[in-house]
Order: sequence, then C-alpha cells, then structure tokens
Amino acid sequence: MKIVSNNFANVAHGCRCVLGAGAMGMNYPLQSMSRTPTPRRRATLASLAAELKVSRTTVSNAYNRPDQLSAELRERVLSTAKRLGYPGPDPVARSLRTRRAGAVGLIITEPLNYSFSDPAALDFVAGLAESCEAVGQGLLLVAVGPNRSVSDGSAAVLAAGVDGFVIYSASDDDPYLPVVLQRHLPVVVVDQPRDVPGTSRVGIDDRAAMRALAEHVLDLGHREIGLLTMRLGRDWPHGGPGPALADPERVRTPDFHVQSERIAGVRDAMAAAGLDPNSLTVVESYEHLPTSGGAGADVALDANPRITALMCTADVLALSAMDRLRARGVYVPGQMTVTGFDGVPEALSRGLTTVRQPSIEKGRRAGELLHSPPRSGLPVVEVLDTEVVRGRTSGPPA
Amino acid sequence: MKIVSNNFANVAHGCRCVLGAGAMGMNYPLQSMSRTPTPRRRATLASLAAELKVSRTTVSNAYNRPDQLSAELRERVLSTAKRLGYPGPDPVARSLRTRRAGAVGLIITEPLNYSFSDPAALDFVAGLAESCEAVGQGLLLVAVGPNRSVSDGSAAVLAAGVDGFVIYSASDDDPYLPVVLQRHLPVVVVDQPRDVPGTSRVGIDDRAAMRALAEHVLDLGHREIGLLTMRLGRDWPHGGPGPALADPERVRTPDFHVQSERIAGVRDAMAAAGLDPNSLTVVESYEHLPTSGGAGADVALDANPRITALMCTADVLALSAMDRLRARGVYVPGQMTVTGFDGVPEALSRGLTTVRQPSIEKGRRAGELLHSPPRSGLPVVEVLDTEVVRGRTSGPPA
DNA sequence: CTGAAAGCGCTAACAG
DNA sequence: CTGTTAGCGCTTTCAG
Repeated sequence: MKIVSNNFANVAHGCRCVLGAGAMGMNYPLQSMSRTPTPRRRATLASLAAELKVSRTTVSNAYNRPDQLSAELRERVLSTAKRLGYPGPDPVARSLRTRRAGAVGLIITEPLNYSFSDPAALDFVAGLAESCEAVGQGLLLVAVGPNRSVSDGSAAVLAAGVDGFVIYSASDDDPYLPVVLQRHLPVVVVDQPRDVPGTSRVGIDDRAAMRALAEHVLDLGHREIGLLTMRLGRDWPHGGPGPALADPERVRTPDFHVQSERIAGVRDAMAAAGLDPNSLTVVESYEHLPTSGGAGADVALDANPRITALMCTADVLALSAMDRLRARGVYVPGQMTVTGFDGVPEALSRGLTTVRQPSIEKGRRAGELLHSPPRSGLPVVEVLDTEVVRGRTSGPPA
Repeated sequence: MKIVSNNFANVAHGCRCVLGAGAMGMNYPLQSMSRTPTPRRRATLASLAAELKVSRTTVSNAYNRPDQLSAELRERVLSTAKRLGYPGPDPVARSLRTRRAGAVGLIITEPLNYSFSDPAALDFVAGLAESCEAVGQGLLLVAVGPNRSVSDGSAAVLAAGVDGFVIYSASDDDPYLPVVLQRHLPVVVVDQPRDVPGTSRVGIDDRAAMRALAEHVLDLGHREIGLLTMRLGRDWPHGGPGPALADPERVRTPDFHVQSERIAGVRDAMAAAGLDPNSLTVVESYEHLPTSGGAGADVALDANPRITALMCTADVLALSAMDRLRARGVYVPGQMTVTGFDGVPEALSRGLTTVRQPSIEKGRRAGELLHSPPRSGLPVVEVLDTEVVRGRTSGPPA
C-alpha cells in the first residue's frame, strides 16, 4: 500500500528513529512513532498529496493560497499533514522554485567579538535586524571572521542562501568585496568602502561631522591636538600589536575611508584656524581592545607632551583614554580635553563631548534599501544626519 | 549587438544596467557590459557546460571535485565562468540537492534590542557565531521578534533554510517551540526550557550557583533580603509596565525556569540558615530597560524597608540598582549589599559581587552540539561551571 | 577522466 | 476549485 523508499532501510531501534540524510540526522520524538504509522522517510508535499489522493497543487495551495480551495479540504490537508509529521513545504525547495531565499547576508569582516563590543556596531546590527524582521526576512551572519582563511570565507559568501548582502564598514581592498559582487545580488554598503560600482551606500558625512567637532575644540583655544583612530590600513606596518604613530604618508593613503575622512575633518578645521594640519599627532590602533584608547593616549602624549586635546574617532577609544588619563592623574577636562565619535549611551551618560550618529537608523536604512530598492534601479547614497554633542569633557586648555 | 532582457526595457542611463529577475533586480556593473557578450539571463551550470561543450558533471566537478578533472580543463571552466559572470553553483539549488543548508537558525524571542543590550546574551551569540564560523556554517537570525505576530514569526521559522536550530532562553510555553520542533531538525536549547523531548540542552546549575551566592550573603549576617528578577511568566498580571512585587503563587509557577531556579537557590540558602523563605521579597521586571534594576530596587525597598541585601538575577539589574541606590544616597556596601549574576565585564570592573557564568562557552557548546551531535544520537544535557565572585558590593549589614 | 540519466521538493502557468 | 505539465539549478550514481 504505502510506497517505500528504496534508499533507506527502516530504522526503528529503541525510542527514536534516525533517518540518515545528511550528517546531522533528524530526530523523531517518541510520540510520532507510537501514534502514527512511522513514515519510512520524511514526508513531502508529494507524499502528502498521494496519501490524500489529491494533486500536489492542491496541497501547495493549502499552504500558500488558502483561498484557492475549500476550507474543509484545506483542513483535511493540514490535519493529515500533522498526522504524517509533514512540517510544511521545504524552505529550500521553495526557494529554488521562487528564486528568493528570504534572508539577507551580513558581511562583517572585523572580528565578531569586536563588533559585539562596540555599541555603535551593535546598534547598527539591531537596526538592520529590525528592518529585516519587519519584512519577515532572516538575517544571515556570513562566516567570514578572521578565524577563517579568505578562501573559506569566500566559500561561505558563495554558499550563502540570501537575496542580497549588506557590507558593514569594510576596507577598500576587502578580499570579500569582489566575491560578494560576483554573486550579482543586490548589495548595500554601510559607511565604507565608497564608490562600489552599482551598489547603494548609507553613511554619514564623516569629514564634516569631525570638522564641526574640531572647530569646537579649536574654539576653546586648543592648539596641540592628538588624534586616536582605528587602523588606517588592512596591513600593519608597525612593530608591536599596540597603537602606533601614523606618519603623514600613511594618513594620506588609507584603506579605511571613514577613519581618514574624520582625520581630514580635523585637518580642515586646523587649516581654517590657521594651524598646520601636519602638526596633528595621529595614533592608530590595530586591535579593538577595551584598553586600546588608553594605550593610544599614552603613545600620543609620549610623542607630543604638549597635547591639550585628544580627539578620538570612536567613543570606545575616548572612554578608554579617559580611564587611562584618570589613572595617570590627568584631569579631564581641566588638564586634557577628550572627544569621541558615535554617541553611544555610555559616552553620553559619562558626559563625553562627541558626535552623535544614528547607528540604528543606519542599519534600518540599509535593510530598507535592500528590501525595497529605489524605483530607478540606480544606486543611491544616503547620508544621515549627525550632531555635535558638547559634553563635560571639553574645556579650555590649562 | 547588445542583447536586452525581454522583460525590461534596456535601462542604460549613466553607469549601469539593470536586468530584472526577481523583485530585487541584479546589478551588472559597467565592466561586464562592455567586456563580454551580455548574457540573456543569469548563467547556470548548464549554460556554462553548453558553452564549453562539456557535460554538467564536468563543470560541477570543476567546483566541487577538482581532482576529478585535468587542471587545464578546470582552468578553462573557471575562466569561462568568469567571462560569463557565472558566480559558481547556486547555493539554493545545491542545498536542495545535498540536503544541507549550511546555516543554523537562532531563535531569540526576546526583543533583539534587549538581547543586544545584555552583555551576557551577546557573549552567548558571539560564542555561537564563533563555533559556526569554525565549521563554515552561517548563523541565521530568525525573524521572530516581538514586533511580529506569532503567525508571521512561525512562518519565518518554517521558512528558515537551516540545518538545525538553537533556542536561546525561551519560556516553557514559548509559541515558537512547537513550530521549531515541527521541522524535525536537530535542536539545541540554551538554558530554558528544560526537558524538551529529543533535544540537547546546555546551561548551568542556576539553583546551586545562586544558593552559593546567597550563602555568602547570609554568612555576612543579612536577614532581610530583596530579590530582583526578570519576569517570571510570559504574561504580566500587574498594573503598569514597571517592576512589581511577585506573590509566592507566581514564584511557584513560573514560565521561566532559570529565574525561578535562581530564586529557589536563595530560598534553599535561607531555609538552611533557619530563615523563612517566604520572607524573601521578590520583585520582577517586565521590560529590559537600563533602568529596570533601579526601579525594581525602589519597589523592593518600598515593600520592605528593612531589606539590607538586594540580590539580582542579572548583573544588568544589579548595576542599575546600584546607580539608583547611589542617587538615593544609599551607600553600597555600607548600607546595602548588592549582588548580581552573570559576571559581565562591567560588573566585574565595578567590583560587583556576583556569579560568573561562561556565556561565551555556552554559545560555543550549543553550536558544537549542533555541528557534531553526540555519537549516541541521544540528547545530552551539558551543565557548565559557575563561580561565585566576591566583590566590593557585599558586606555585613549596617 | 567524462557523460547520461534521475531526481532533490516545490510552485506556476494553464486547462479543465 | 482542482489537476497536468514543466521546470527552478544542481549533484550523483553508474557506465563508458
């Protein structure tokens, strides 16, 4: 009566039944074994249709177009589905047929533990997740972390079952960029790199924002400024893993646009104030450690003890720098002005002078751009607003 | 010369060409237009094979079994693939055929912005992501947030193209639990609920850990204890959205095992010390706000002003409570002992007396259990170690 | 080393 | 409202 698969023996030892299909196996809980005729193999839409003696279309309709069949028939379909343990149409097969995966891929090349320790990055992910959720899309974290080789990571990109990608803050020469592009799927870039052909981008005006902040600092009377930033290039030409002075040449040819734009903003303000932009002491950090800012502050003050203001390209750097300064007995803002960038909650609550950027909104817009691309089909660049927050960590130089 | 898709007018203003295939469109960057004969439609393995005049098997082998064909042929395949803009085998089609999706689904019912604001939850996700990355699996955040109806969320669970699920700290009656089980895929539960048939679980001994911590508090001499916890049930029978006193009945019949186990741990210690466990003042919070702990502290001290120790089931609650106490002019630990749970970095750096649990390891083990299930095929329960951390927030009562 | 045949499980026209 | 017909793009025996 029942048609039996020829590929699988009917395994039925003990309390559960393991049908081998793939490495992971599938668990049939106890109940389904005693209650129902154990299915020889996983139920499918076709087997359900056969059981019901209706066509596959009808079963499919029962799930996807309830209005296309009578309520009773639908009920009958659904209940025998339950009896057979049929979980509904297979997502993968459906995806193949409908040509939509129901998920967007998120590419973050930075170590996840970093991204997860920077509230600004997290806010971005939360915003993206929110917009995906709103349209019922899943969010796939693609396995491209630094623990894997680039070729493994590329394989993951190539193997991701997604309808599009979001690239979060990658360097100009990120090795996964071409791989992502190769998929010919819609792509939205967040922050950097700029000018990826055919892809939309959402970001902020880093240069203008940082310039406004620097003007505030200069207005207060500061003339010797130190700047702490994350690494400017994918490479790391310095000795140890700790923060290091960046020479002008390196500042001029960055892989990470965002960082260099922010530096450029400071230099703009300095030039406008009649200062030599090259007098800016730039220190870059390679690792994203909770103490990176503090270590960077040490390097900067070592290189130029006359610094009276420390500007940082991220709040996390600034907060760490503040902790370090306190430990060194340097009073903020009395003896040292410190500024950040991002406007994360802890920074705001600690009164940091900083630039607030809408990180959540960034994620949300990136998602929306993917879910409903602009009518024109042309890539767009969305520049979100920022705001200088004058806190309690900036004041006139001593 | 140029061949144009028949569904869409040939859009070619400015810099790019849009070929329509699916709602989202595919972007062909400028180069591919001028360089190569624009493909009528997306290249497939079959079309590549036809172009090369070899069989599909051969092309497939070029990608999946390099040793099955000559290096030259393989090179030829790969290069014409590049020329045609063929991104390699379609992940979805491959998944259908191989019966493996290459991703695990993560089910978090709590609002994502909460999970993303609790470092312990984040650590868990980071650990899970790490273990997935190690085996090249993607991590799919399934869209089941509180912004969507349960039926939408269920659809997302049913539609997730994954090889297994991780359920993070759900209530006993979480509506997505049965839906997940229905998929007949491997499932690993983290923390709660317990005893899901046929699924492995990883967690800690919440009761024993909390009991040990409570013993420390009692040893210090405290007799009147307040306990701050997250909500005990999926429902919220109290008036406003703020924290509220939980009556013994509600403490006894919880939906969230973890919370009630931790409470039970405190009661165990109290009973052992000769105190009436029912004298414990329990306050539960519904929302996961940064200020929830503080508000809870207010409620607890209001209900029982003689409280000298405030035990919290999460560090985030305890830290918030400490902030609130300071604002009220209550000195910790001089006038009030405060304890937490989790051992998140901020808590440790602020000297909170707490229980450290290995959140990252939890995520890692959950992933590993999914990726390489126990040989026996039987579900396992992994109980990870915890450790009481005596900090600077606990001392003898005033 | 290469090719032919046979689906994986499903949905989308289009007829009845 | 229901069934028939065609694939979606790929991998995998199994023969040459």
